[in-house]
Amino acid sequence: MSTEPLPSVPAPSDFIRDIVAGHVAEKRYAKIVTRFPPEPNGYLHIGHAKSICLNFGLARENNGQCNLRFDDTNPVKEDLEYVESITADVQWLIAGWAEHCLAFKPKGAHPALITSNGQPDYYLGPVAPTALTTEPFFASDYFDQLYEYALTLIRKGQAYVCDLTPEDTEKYRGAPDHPGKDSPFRNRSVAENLDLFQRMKAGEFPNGARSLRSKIDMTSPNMWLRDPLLYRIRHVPHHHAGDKWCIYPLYDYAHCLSDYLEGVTHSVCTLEFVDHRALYDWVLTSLDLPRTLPHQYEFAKLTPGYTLVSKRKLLTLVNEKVVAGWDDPRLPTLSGLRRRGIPASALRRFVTSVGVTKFDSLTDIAVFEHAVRDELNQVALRRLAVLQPIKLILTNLAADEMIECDATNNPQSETPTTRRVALTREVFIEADDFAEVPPPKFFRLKPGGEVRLKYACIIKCDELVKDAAGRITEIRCTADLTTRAGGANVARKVKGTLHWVSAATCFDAEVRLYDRLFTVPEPAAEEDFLKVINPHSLTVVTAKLEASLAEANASERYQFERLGYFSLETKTAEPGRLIFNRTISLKDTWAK
RNA sequence: UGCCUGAUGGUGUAAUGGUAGCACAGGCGACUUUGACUCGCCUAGUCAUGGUUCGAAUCCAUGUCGGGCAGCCA
Repeated sequence: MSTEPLPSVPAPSDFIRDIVAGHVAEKRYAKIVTRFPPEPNGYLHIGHAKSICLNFGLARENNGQCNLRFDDTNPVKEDLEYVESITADVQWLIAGWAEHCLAFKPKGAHPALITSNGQPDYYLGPVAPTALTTEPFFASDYFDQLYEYALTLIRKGQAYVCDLTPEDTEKYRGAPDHPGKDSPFRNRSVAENLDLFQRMKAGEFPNGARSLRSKIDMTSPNMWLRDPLLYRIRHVPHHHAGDKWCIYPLYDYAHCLSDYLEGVTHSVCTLEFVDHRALYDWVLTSLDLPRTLPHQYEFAKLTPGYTLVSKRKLLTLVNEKVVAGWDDPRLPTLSGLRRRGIPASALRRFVTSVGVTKFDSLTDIAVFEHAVRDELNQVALRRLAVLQPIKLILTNLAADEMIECDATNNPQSETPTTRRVALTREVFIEADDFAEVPPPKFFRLKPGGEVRLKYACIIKCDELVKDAAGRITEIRCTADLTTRAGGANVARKVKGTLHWVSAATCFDAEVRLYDRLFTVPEPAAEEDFLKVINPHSLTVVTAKLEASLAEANASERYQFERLGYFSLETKTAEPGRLIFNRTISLKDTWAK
């Protein structure tokens, strides 16, 4: 498949790239290191694509690296299924573009204790490029080091074991508009804290009985500085770390340190973490770490119209069987988009085109559709297919006559190639392309009218054959063979050109037509998003396809002329029975 | 009555004290053996009020409106 989009895309520019460029100019870091840190508790979606392209783009444009790291600190919500799908989706999205920046680590590797700037320091060190013996990074691989760091914090008097119940912890925290108050356990001795924390780790206490808390400021106007929890007790096995642990670190504690361990320089996340940045910095600076610290930068996440980007809501759609699974082609999941036939390059172009800012916006889905059409227009093979067939007889052709016509495979190609399509007495055209009583400016086929059958010749509609109910069963026309390519009257112009297939050589195949899943631009703002589902998001038809499509292959993209872009469905197709998914329709300015 | 953060055409995004530009969408037209593509033209914007300045989208003040923050989720 194609890799780089044909026209060279100008290097994107945004406030984060500007910050990094400044750091590069002043040589602040030896190498720019970013990371994409999903929690393996759901499938990646189009919103993640923006983050992936930003993080990998930063690495790519600065000869740096980007780590795929699973933020797997909450085993009760996570699953191996998700680490596998996420890994595959990331690799698909960056293939041919930034795969050389994707850093994996040797399988099973953990950070080792080394000496940095004369101080003991855990550091994962330079990572190997992707190979058979490598794997993504996992925050859970740092649990030992994180535990050691927690001990350090306790010894420095900056963390304590708290016996408050979850409910009381919440009460003591106060609210945004009034301060919290100190936990009665806040001033335990270092020795007692050390003892209790070690016993937490040893499994002596039940879930929720105690927690390890940072000692910051219960009156801070920033809620995240009111002694946030560092560790909680969870007697559950972990999908990656096994059953070694019954205490698990929380995001704010694990994330900054994971960044540090991996040598991340720029930790880019979305706007809801702005308030957490103070905590990110507090953990890192409290530990007196010897190496350069990572910094967090925030941008607005992507919210495309007419769809949903929330793992929780997407999960609901899957569980409620509104869609057929995480990779349903109607979903904005990366696996759904891929199955639908969206090229990764189009996705990259789209997320790049919307920019990176700190403004919460609703992105017009038309921008996405434009990127997809633009990309597909370059690469798609043109084919003839009829979705809603109606029979048309060329009365001046003999029943066994077969006229070979040259059809262009891709007019966008610099050196277009052709294939043969057969014109026969009996053909199918699109039912929409004929109107007995045409609306104004209708330049398709009508009684007495003329159109060109693409790649063939001009035909004239002579008469209609109807059934008892008055429905048209057959359109009878005369073909003017002198208007064929090479004929005396090729140059003759008619207003309309139709796609068609020969009834003698075409074959039937299932075609799945997808439309937007929701009827409103912002389903997430709805009280109940299940009530604004588009009932027509999937239409299945049996189409008539030109013979050459029998050799269609899954890596190719097709344009069924005048209809849209299609690709082969691989997941649910049975051998010998082709199914096509419509990726997207062609733009239609003839709005009825 | 807290803290953080933001506001530029319909949508998204540039302009970093010096001509408000680009893309998408929309409209009109040209071209067309895809009502696609391509091309041309057009519509339409600096949240408000003050201030600083020769000059403000940009700096300052105040206000308005929006988003986020009270998980032992990330």
